[in-house]
Amino acid sequence: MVHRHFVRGQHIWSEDDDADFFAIVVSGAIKLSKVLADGRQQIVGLLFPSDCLGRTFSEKQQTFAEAATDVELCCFPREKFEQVLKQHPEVEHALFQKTLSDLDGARDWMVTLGLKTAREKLASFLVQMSQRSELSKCTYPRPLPELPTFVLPFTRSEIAEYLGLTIETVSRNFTRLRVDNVIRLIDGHTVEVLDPEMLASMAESKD
Amino acid sequence: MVHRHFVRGQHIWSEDDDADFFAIVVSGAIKLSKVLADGRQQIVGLLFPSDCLGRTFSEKQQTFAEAATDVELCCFPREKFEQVLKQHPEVEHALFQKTLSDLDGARDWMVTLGLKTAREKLASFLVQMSQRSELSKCTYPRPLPELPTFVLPFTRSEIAEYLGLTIETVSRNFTRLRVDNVIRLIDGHTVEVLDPEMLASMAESKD
DNA sequence: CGTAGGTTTGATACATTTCAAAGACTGTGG
DNA sequence: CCACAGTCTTTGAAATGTATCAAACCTACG
Repeated sequence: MVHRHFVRGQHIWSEDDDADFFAIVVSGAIKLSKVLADGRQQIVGLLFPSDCLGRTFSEKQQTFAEAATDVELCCFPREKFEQVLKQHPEVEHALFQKTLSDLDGARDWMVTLGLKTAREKLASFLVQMSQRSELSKCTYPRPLPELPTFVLPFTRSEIAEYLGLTIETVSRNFTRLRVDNVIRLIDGHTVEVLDPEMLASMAESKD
Repeated sequence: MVHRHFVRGQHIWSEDDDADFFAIVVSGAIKLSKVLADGRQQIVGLLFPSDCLGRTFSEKQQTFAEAATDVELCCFPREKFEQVLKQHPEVEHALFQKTLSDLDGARDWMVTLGLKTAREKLASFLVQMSQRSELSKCTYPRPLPELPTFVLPFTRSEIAEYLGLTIETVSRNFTRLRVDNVIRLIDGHTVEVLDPEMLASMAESKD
């Protein structure tokens, strides 16, 4: 078990690398993506601290993993980790449960990709990121007096790849949310949610 | 362990039912979908014979399951099945592997939903269905002399819900594939693939 | 034979993409 | 500390693909 660092933009592994480790994210954010032959790219998952990276019992990783920020990982050699899973079914059980919730997350995101408008997609993304950031703040689950504020560790281009949109459309919809006083951009990557209820309702409704 | 039948269109369970069984599909096809408050619906998975239905270790099912054709299931009471999993880690291991491949499938479909055009989406769907049907024919994996032919057990409306399109767009693209001599529609639901290579390339390329 | 559900086709509207350019931010070297 | 280059972001105008609205056409079934 060893700590490893990756800098922003660094490839952690590509689709057919046989990555020889399994890791837990300690800090930073990682993009999981798939690339089509003509270069179009879709981000299929985002990993944050406490998330797991790597496919056990398979040489191929199926996805391309890249550090979206500087990243710190806690890595286990894959074969060792698989032995642990075999010897401790309760660990494999826990990993199985985590995979099931990943599957739920993927299916929820399919809904967003398949039938939501650009504004709904961006709102859904911001809600998701806001929830993530609240979690990581380790406060009591009761609402704080302050408005939710968080840093997006992604460029407009990465957000676009996640939402299945172009960067222009993402930018235009940031502007719309801003002029409608739903969010405030402290800087391009720091978002303050002025109206959380409105944002949440925009994530699921066309009008 | 008991066999159960469902007729086409019958609800197997809805999102917050606490379904008390885990099942293996024996025959037929099942749609897993999610519904938004305003009625928009996205199909997030299709189940065919040998696929598993049901969420272990959770009361909630997270998705809405409906029989797309008449369906025959082999059902296990959920609690009994969970006991089996606890006592036989190798069974849970196998289920875990299946869940991992479901997750891969979901991520592949996210690519289709997120960045493909309508024609690419339909071509991807037909390729997927063609592969499924070849599998179920239990022939040697070598190509048969005949052209791949299969029955789509879905309406245009269901295909549209799966692809994140409208039924009109699905229909227009069926027509395009037909006039381009890539497929032949024997009847509205039986497809003969005249040019499998062209279909496969259309699934991943805009032109 | 007639009806109902599903499918195809057509015309128009609209959202998002594409193409293009201006503006802002970040980091580097003078 | 400022100037500059490079990258990222925003904004604008036009093009395009898909959705929407509407009607005709099948097909299966009673």
